[in-house]
Amino acid sequence: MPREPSKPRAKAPTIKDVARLAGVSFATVSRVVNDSKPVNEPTRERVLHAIDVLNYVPNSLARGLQTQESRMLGMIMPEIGSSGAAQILQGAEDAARAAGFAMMLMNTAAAVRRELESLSMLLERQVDGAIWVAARFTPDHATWLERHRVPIVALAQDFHTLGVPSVLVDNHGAAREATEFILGRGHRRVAMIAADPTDLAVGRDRRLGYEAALRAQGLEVDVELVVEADVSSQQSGYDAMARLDRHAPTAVLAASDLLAMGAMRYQLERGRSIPGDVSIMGFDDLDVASHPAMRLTTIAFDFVELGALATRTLIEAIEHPGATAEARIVPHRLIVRDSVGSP
Amino acid sequence: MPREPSKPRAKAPTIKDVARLAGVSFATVSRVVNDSKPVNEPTRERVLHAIDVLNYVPNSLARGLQTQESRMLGMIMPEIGSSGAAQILQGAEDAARAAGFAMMLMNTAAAVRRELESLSMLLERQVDGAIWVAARFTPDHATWLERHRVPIVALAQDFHTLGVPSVLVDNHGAAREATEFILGRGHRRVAMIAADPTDLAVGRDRRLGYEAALRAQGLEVDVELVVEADVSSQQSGYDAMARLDRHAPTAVLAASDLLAMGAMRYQLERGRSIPGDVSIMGFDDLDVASHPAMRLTTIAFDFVELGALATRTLIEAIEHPGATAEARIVPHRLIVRDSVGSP
DNA sequence: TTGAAAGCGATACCAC
DNA sequence: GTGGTATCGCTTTCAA
Repeated sequence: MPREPSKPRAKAPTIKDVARLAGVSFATVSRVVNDSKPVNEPTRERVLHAIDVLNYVPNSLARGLQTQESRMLGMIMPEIGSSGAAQILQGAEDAARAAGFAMMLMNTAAAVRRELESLSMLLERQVDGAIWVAARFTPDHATWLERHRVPIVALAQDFHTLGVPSVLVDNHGAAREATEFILGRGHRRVAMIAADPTDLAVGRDRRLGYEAALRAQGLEVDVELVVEADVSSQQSGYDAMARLDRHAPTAVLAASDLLAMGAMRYQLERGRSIPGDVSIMGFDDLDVASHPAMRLTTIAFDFVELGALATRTLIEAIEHPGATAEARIVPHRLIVRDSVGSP
Repeated sequence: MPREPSKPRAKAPTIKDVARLAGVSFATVSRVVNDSKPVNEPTRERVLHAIDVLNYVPNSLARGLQTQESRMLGMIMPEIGSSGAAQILQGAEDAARAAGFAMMLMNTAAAVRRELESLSMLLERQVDGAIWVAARFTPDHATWLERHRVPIVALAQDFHTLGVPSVLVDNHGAAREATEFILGRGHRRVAMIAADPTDLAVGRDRRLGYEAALRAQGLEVDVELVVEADVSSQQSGYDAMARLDRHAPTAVLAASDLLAMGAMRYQLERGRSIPGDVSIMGFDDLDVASHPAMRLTTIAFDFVELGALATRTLIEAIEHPGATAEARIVPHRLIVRDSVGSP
């Protein structure tokens, strides 16, 4: 049933068209559409019929203008190409839909400038609130938030002391547990491939958790055993492992599975076996981590739940503007596979 | 700078507030905001200043009501948890933003019912058009499209003969090339782990491409060498390989990298080597395909470009409602690694 | 139970 | 150049 390319898009029918066809006032149509006030059964039938005949779809923009709420939420992410991001999105969109909200997406490519720009685009479009997957918090952010008071929840970073409800995972605890697990296998020279420390969650907290675990065992933190890398690049993990190699760690904790994979590649290419010659552990539990050729021991986070909880938290914040901001933690899980052994 | 939780969200300033503060009519404010008509420099300054003082952000919903365009696009996807989906999204959102559009996302969990429901939600919110990542085309879809004439472009499926502009990859050609590559290594017993044939693109076309290549070499298509599986499940690939095993193919073409990984796992667990004992090839070029432990030979698609092209096509369709629908192909690439060898 | 009318925040046309 | 006003599609009093 090919559409006629010639026929231009017909103007969509409005509430008035429905009213005319049903022979009622358009206020009545509004009532049946929204179930807001009782309407006589015969009248309602006529209206419903007219709606069906005309394929009437209410204009929620016009409704929003009147009600001052758009039933739209915004999601601001520094990157959306990865599967972690995609899962957060999935959880968030699902929860939003369940509550009758639609989700607008903005990718900021991790640029502060674009982040604020996105926030403004969302504001222009009158979203009722936004989820903000932030890596950094700058004075510009503070100013913006101060000037435009929109309900916002932070995802993956803890800004609750700044008045921004936050949904996140316990990076410090997870890193500590990971390190303890490695130490428990008897390792003493445990290196870390860490992330950018200005990234408070993945960068700073995971590193601090690692250090805390070492100290708790009475071990010193050897700065030569900690190198920095780009969490979202496998190659960066490879390079980091290369730098670490001359210090001969018996185990390495990488701040992400991607980094761990890179490190693993470095070792495999040199004919070393894992965990025979060196143990490797990561974070994220990517799909591939379970592959028989990898069997990566790692920490799993429930990204879908993270997104869903962020949405629910945002909706609460929208509905209860007075509430004080708090931080909510989504639990993680240590997944034991075969990439960590004894030294 | 903590936000006061006590202070309720202040009503956002409107164009009238700006006009009052600047001492001009609100029509003039509209002119400076949109650069639509010349405005005296001193007046413009005053308006701009008032905008800044009040933190005025124009209400694009109200604007859309008047102009009959929302500058919002919709994206309907059967699933958004995978990295392929995420990349499509990234490309699409980027292109949309570049053209001044925002993107609304709806995940349908591959249910026709939710698909139509999503389409309606988008329509209610007055999107100017939508990208539809469809797996199936049912009579319900046809009816819907017929009743609600919104600009739509199909992604990943070819519906251009139905009047729906389509952006896709050449699945038939890709599968054919993949199969030819395998045959070129000397294989004669090439199995295929195919996808659901009602999925026209991934299911049907890839299988047909595989068969075409065999026939072109004068080989018969052995139905026992073709099994069906769920493209997005590694386990399903594992199970499919198990079923295939007793027919002892020397090579297997899987309809996705995920399936290929599952098949690989099956073989590795039995102590077989790849490509020593059996060759395996996939589609998608997932991140992991390049991992040293995998080195999967596969077909790569540019998902980001696919998303971007879909957006550009949609915007064209919005701007030129008369144009006839066509299909646009995003090229693929065969990536040779080490998982395919000689029998 | 139903209708008339005001108003949400903006654009655009018509005067001046 | 600038101001006044009708209008977009809808919700929501206020009367009837």
